[in-house]
Formats: sequence, C-alpha cells, structure tokens
Amino acid sequence: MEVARLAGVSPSTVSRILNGTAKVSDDKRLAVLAAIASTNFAPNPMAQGLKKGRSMTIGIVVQDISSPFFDETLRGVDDGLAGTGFASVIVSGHWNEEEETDRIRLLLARKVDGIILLSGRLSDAAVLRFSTQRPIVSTGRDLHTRNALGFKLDNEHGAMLAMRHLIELGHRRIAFVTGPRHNNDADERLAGYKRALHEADIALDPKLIVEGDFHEAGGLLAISHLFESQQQFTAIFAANDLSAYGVRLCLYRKGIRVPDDISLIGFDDLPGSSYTTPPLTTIRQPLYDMGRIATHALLRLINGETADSAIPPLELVVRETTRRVR
Amino acid sequence: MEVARLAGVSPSTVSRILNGTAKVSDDKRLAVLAAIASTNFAPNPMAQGLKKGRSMTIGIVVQDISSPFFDETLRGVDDGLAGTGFASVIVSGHWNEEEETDRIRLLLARKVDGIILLSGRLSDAAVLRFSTQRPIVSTGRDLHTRNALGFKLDNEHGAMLAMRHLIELGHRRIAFVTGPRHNNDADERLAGYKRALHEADIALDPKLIVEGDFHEAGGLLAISHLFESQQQFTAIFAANDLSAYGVRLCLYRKGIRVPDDISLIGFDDLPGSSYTTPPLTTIRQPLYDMGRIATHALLRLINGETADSAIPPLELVVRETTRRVR
DNA sequence: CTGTTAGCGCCTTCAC
DNA sequence: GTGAAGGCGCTAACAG
Repeated sequence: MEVARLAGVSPSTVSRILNGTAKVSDDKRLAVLAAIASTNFAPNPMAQGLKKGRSMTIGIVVQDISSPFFDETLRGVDDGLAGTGFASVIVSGHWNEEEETDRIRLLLARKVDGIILLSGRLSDAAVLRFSTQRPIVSTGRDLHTRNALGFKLDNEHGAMLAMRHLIELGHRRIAFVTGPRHNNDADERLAGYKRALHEADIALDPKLIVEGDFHEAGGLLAISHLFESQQQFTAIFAANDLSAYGVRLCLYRKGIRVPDDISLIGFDDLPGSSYTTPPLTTIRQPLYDMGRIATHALLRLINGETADSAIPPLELVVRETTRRVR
Repeated sequence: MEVARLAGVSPSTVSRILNGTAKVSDDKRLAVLAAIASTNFAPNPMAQGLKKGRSMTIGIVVQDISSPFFDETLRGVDDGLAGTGFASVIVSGHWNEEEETDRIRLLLARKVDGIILLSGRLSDAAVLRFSTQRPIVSTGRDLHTRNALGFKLDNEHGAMLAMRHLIELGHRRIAFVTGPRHNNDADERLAGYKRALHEADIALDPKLIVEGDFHEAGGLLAISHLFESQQQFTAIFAANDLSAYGVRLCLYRKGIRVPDDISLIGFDDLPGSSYTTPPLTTIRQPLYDMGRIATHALLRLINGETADSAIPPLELVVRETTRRVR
C-alpha cells in the first residue's frame, strides 16, 4: 500500500486501523491517518469483498422502475440504507416470472449480501429456494424462515374498508375494476369487495365487475365497457389508484361529475392521489414505511439476527371523490 | 477452481473458455462446459473486477428516487443497460450540492466504471473534476470533453413553444409559476416566458410571475397568492407538470373551470399528464430517450470511444387544458 | 493449444 | 503492538 509506505508502517497496520481490528500505538495511528488524508485513500471494495465474502451491496427487485408504487417504497429502502455502508442494485422483473428469476440469479451471481423483493410473480417456493443462498425479504407474501421474511398487508381487509365507506354513504350498486389476472393483491381485493357486499346483504352483480390491469388505460377501458353494457351504478371501486385515474378520465369524458354523480375510490394512496381533480379517496398503503422496515429486517438477517414482519396497517383516506348517494 | 478440477484442466483454460480469450480444443471445451453446468458455476465478479480494474457497474445519481421525472429517465437507463452486463447503483442527491458530491465520492470509492448524473446542483467544474477519475455523462449541462458529456435541452425554446401556443390562442395575461430559485432549468424556462412575451409585443407584468418549487404544493400556493393579489389573467404556464397539478387543484377548489375559464400548460409531459382531469397540455421532454441515449454514450466513453450528445428536441403536446380565449 | 506463474488490494493468521 | 506471509477468485503474460 501506498499509504503504508508513506506512513512508514506495514499494510497490516493500516488495515488494522481502518477496521479497528486490533490496538495500534497512537503515533502510528496518527501517521497513518495523516497519510490517508493526504492521499485521500479509500479501500477497494472489490478487494475487501473478495477477501471477506461480503459485497456490502444488496439487490432490490422491483417490477417497474417508473411506477410511483414501487418508487415510494424504494425511497424507504434508500433511507433505510443510508449510513449503513450498503449500496443497492435495483433491477426490474417487469411482472414476468421468468425475467424475475433471471434478475435474481444475476443479483446472486453478483454476490449481493441480501435481496429485497418487491411484489412480483415468483412462487413462495422459488423465493425460499433462493433464500438458501442469500437472505431475502419480500413484500406481499407470508414468509417466516431464518433466511426469508415476508411483509404482507391484508388486502382483503383494505378492500372491505373501502367498501364499507361506500356502503355507509348509501351506495348499493358499486362497480369494481379488477387488477390483472393471477395477481395476488388484485385477487384479495376482489375477495374483499365480495365479502363486504355479502356482509351488507347486497347481492353481488357479476356484471358490475370489470377487468382492469392496474394501469390508467385499463381503468378507462373497463369503465367504458361498463357504460356500453348499460349498467346502473352509483360508485366505483378501482383496485388501485392508477386504475382510478383512468376511471376518472373516462368519467370526465362522459361529462359525469365526481363525486356528485358517481363516487370513486382507489387503493394505494400514491403520492399523486392528493392532487387529482378532485383529490382521490383511497386506501393507504404504507409504501415508504414498508421500504424502510423491510430494509432494516434484511440488514438484521444479513447479520444473522432475527427480524419480525410487523408493518403499519392499511387505512382509509377520505378525500373528495366519494359522497353520500342522493 | 472447482470447475477446472472437475473437468481435468487448468483454471486458465476455464477462464479462456469463459472469456473467449483464446482457442481451446473442443473436447476440453465440452468437458469444461459440462462441469460448469453441473456446478452451476458463475465467475465471481469481485475477483474479476479486482483483476481487470472494471466493476461492470455504473453509478446513477438522481435527485429524488420517487419523482416521476427521474423515474422515467431511469427506465431509459435500465433499458439501455439491458444485456450489456453492467449493473447500476442508484443514489440520490436530494437536490443538495453537498449530498450530491458525497454520493459521487461514494460511487467512485465503489469503483463504478462510469457515472450518469441526472440534473442536480453541482457546478460544471466539479463534474469535470470528477470526470478525471471516471467518465461522466450528465443531463442538463453542456459538456464535451473526452471523459464528460452533457445532454442539454433548450429549455428557453421549450418555454417559448408553450407561450406561443397560448398567445396564438389569444391569451395576453399569462401567469407564470416558476421553479425553485437557482435552478438552471427553471431559470431558462422563465427566460423563455419573457422572451416569448417580448416577441409578441406583450408587456411583461412582474406581478404575474409567482414562485413555485417544482412540486404540487408550490404550484397550488403560488396560484392562491396570485388570486389573493387580485390579478387578472386568462392562462397559466407552470414551469413543470408537477406544479401544474398543484395549480389545477387550486383552480378546482375555486370552482374555476379548465380550460373554459383559464388555460393551463405545464412542462415535462410526465407519464401521468395524459390522465389528469382534463389531460394536460404541456411541453414534452424526451425523458426515456435521454436515459437510453445517455447510457449508450457512457458505455462508449467507458470503452474509450467518442460519443455525441444529440437528443430529441422538446415539443409541444396539445391536450385539453388550453383553449382559445373568449 | 494449454499449464504455470504472478499479482490485482485487502485482511487474517502466525510469529516475533 | 506489529511485520511477514498467504490466499480470497480470477486473468494475463510467459513458457512450452
């Protein structure tokens, strides 16, 4: 080492000072520190990693890097990582099981010290399998092993919260815009929709359930179809906020007022939802907190500690797209 | 190497096959490939990096990981990196010069092979200084050295596009919501606002210029203030889309119709802007393309090749928030 | 064509 | 308390 030479000590001593591995006399310590400062030396992480088997990097798997849904969580991860010395490599699975598998393999090949999996299509079994190589925490699943931890929100309950709100406002004919097929969260929200109807003794009308895709375009299309099929309804529950935005636009195009003519409720509470016109009533997911909490948990798993999977619950945020039916 | 032993060859031969560095007889190649498959071996990137002085990682500096503005660009970067073998480490500067400097240092310490800097507060001089260590490409600046390349859009021109559109529609009293102080893009857009007014022989009324912060809340506040000060105007030009969303909400709260009573135009064309109510007329920034193009350029710089800094121009996207003044 | 050798930068014994 | 030696996994140069 350059620094060692400059300070007139051996490389080992420099290493000891950098890592606090052993006691070093004050004079040498000072000399080394000075040499480090003058060289502005920093240890090479690749060499460290090679030696210690730790890359000080964690992998994050999102599904879409430009979706506000994931980005809010990423912000939590980012803050959770601050000051820990860990950096993160973010990859996208694009809601595609194969791609997701591929990306995780890639992260593992890069020797990340742990993985945060946000949503996705992977089976729990697959996640468990990967977790034998590195600790994994994941949102949207129930997992509790030494190396894998899941953070699951009660989507069905959240959907019931939304429905009860609508029902309390006197709505009976409530349309539901689903998420994409085979999506867990989407399925559970649909279940909540049905259960709330049942709970309130309102007959389920399958015609009021239309298929969306968790995106604006899908929401818009879904509701257009509903109008074409001449259904009557006074409220719409969209399986996520993005769909609700699309629904909102469809309503605007038809000259239907929200909430005067039709009430609308979403799910997620994306950052933009307090600035839609009018601001959207929705079910709040603690996206940022989930990011932070999942990160802390992963760090604990990496250190061989245990972690729990408690997260804040879903809650109803009443804004201005819902009102009492006339 | 495990694999080498298994295949009965030397580690170098394995390396040669993996890298295609030299010709290897077919039988050995087959044996090695088989051994690799059975072990599902993958070379350790840290060892490779240590040896070759390349980490196959690039650093991305954004200002806010959860802003749709940056995320759209990140998507371009992500796609640009696909299949190149490079991974990316994303860090946030939070619009803070010190933090930005710090993060770049961190990336450099991690031995990234290059850096993509998205916007930010750093001086060109600082960027140039960093670029002596690793190639850097940056959006929002004019830079053309062997190791640093800037991608700059003509914000002033973009603002003029917006203003001319409004002026052609007959607007004369046009309010402007600025971006944050000391922000280059924001300043240039303001310049474009003024220049377009001048070009059209419309007297500049400083009272119509109100300060925003590039966020929704700032836009909302700015226009509230404007109303309080009793100004008359028929159109609002917001320095970015996020501000425009805030403006839109303020107008909604006051019962002012868009575009019937007041026209509104933004700047950026964020993905959400085609789904606001009504869809927002704005100036389109080629965010995704910038991400892709900047990435390709960086890859070229990393390989010691030259790259140019051509990007698609800003363009007006007319949607439904502007109309002819009555 | 292929094995041997050396070294990337660091950390961790192991001696002194 | 501190230096010397060895090795993490890989590849490039050097022999053959």
